[in-house]
Amino acid sequence: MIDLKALRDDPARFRDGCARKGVAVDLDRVLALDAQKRQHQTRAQELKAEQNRVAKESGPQIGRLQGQLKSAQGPERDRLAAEIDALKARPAALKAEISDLETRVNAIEPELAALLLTVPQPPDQDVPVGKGSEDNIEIRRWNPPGFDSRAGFAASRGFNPKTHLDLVRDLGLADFERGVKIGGTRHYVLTGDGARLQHAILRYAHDFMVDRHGFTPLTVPVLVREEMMVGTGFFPAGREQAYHIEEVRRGGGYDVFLTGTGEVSLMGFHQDEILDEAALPLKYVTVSTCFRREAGAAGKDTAGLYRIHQFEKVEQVVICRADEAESRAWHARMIGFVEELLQSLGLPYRLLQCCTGDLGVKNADMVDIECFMPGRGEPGPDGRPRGAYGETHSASRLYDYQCRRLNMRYRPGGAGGQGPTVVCHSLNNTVAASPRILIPLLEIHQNADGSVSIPGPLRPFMGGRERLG
RNA sequence: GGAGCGGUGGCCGAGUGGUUGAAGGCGCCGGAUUGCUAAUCCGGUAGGCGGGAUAUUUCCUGCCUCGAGGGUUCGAAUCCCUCCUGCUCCGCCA
Repeated sequence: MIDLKALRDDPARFRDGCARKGVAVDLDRVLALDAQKRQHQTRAQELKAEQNRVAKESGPQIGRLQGQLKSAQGPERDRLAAEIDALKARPAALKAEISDLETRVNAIEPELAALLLTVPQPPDQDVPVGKGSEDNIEIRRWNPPGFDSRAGFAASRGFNPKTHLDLVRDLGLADFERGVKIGGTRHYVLTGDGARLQHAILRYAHDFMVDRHGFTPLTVPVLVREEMMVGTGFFPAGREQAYHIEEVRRGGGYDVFLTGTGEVSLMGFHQDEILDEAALPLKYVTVSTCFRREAGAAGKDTAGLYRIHQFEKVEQVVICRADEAESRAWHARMIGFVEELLQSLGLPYRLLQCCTGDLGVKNADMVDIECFMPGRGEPGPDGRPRGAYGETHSASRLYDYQCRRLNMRYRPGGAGGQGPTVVCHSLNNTVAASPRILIPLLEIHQNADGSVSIPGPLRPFMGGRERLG
């Protein structure tokens, strides 16, 4: 959520942000509602102050007179009762007008709040303007020694690659038919070494963040309340992407939603808290099951392990002080962690600077990381896939947009320090998402004999084996 | 699922209708004292939202908030209702 005061001070900045993100939000309506609300609120407050003043005077008097009333008799008693009634009537006269104004404020509030949630965070000025993913800009790419993603797999390795679908079938690593039988479309079952390989990559990625980079591991709920989805910025925009468990319809107190990323619970962990500045930055990592409806993606990436409804993901978040330079530095660092991880696994990748149209409402900046997948992409003249990069990671920089929604603040000047609280900054990035990451892992490390070499870092989690098949 | 007890400021914890937005403690900040440190003493220290002044530093002022929302009342942290939530016991169970 944006800062309403910032919008009042500089509407042009937010209009420009909407334009660059290609989002249509009626900011004039927001400003108008805000102005009306404050006008009514101010008036109501003035009257309320008057009422309080009157009540403060008459309250103790009433108490005193009522005490006298108990022991009074005859005409004295009547006189006291009348005096009490007169005192009681004074603040009551203001009540109707106040309540009328409050009704008006209450009528404005829901629309204002709902609208405010849809106002996007303006993209940073150094984010290239564009409409969608087609306008994203490659920052750099990395290849392991002896591999050239531009030339392609065959040129680099001397044989034609199988796709991950072939490898998975030939090595018995996944069962799609039965997955669909059990869970429906876009479901799968990892079998045998496939299941084991997934555990290996998740465990490696998790330990990598904890042991090498000092992140605190958390296990988190994947079934969360709506407030968490709103607070983290996934709702209302992404409501259609989340599975919705309608507990209220069954007599429960509230509905819950399945999270599409561990980010939701990692960020929600400190919702409504005033954090100790000395504890910042908070660095959390989790491995969680992620659920996505993939609404609107019908017919897209229907085959294989690329786009499915349920997967496992190691996710990293950082919550830091409200400082742009610090935010930017963490963003770079969090991307660096992933580069280090991918390089240790020998997976070619590239970094993409996402353009303004691809950021989503909550991000000021986003960098995607794509791994090279030899079995992906349009077929070449020989009918085989040319190989293509596919998104495996996404690193977001949100400033205070998410933490404002979550009401996560800290007090500058240390614990118990003076001065106003400040909304924290937050960032997040994938560490590894599986089974999607298995696609490049299998395809890149396949051998001419149909086997797949296991990268060194994963071997401890695979019983020490060096290859599959 | 049944029964009971709770939810108060950064933290702990008093408070059952009228100067209580809230005792006390911890923590923290400022000051005093102490030849360092510890200890001691004094003072300060909730958040949100408005309005005004002003050197973008800061000051003044009002309203709201004692889990959330509604109600009773002239007046609610305190009484009533609903919901959320924590703990304990029983039942069931991975």
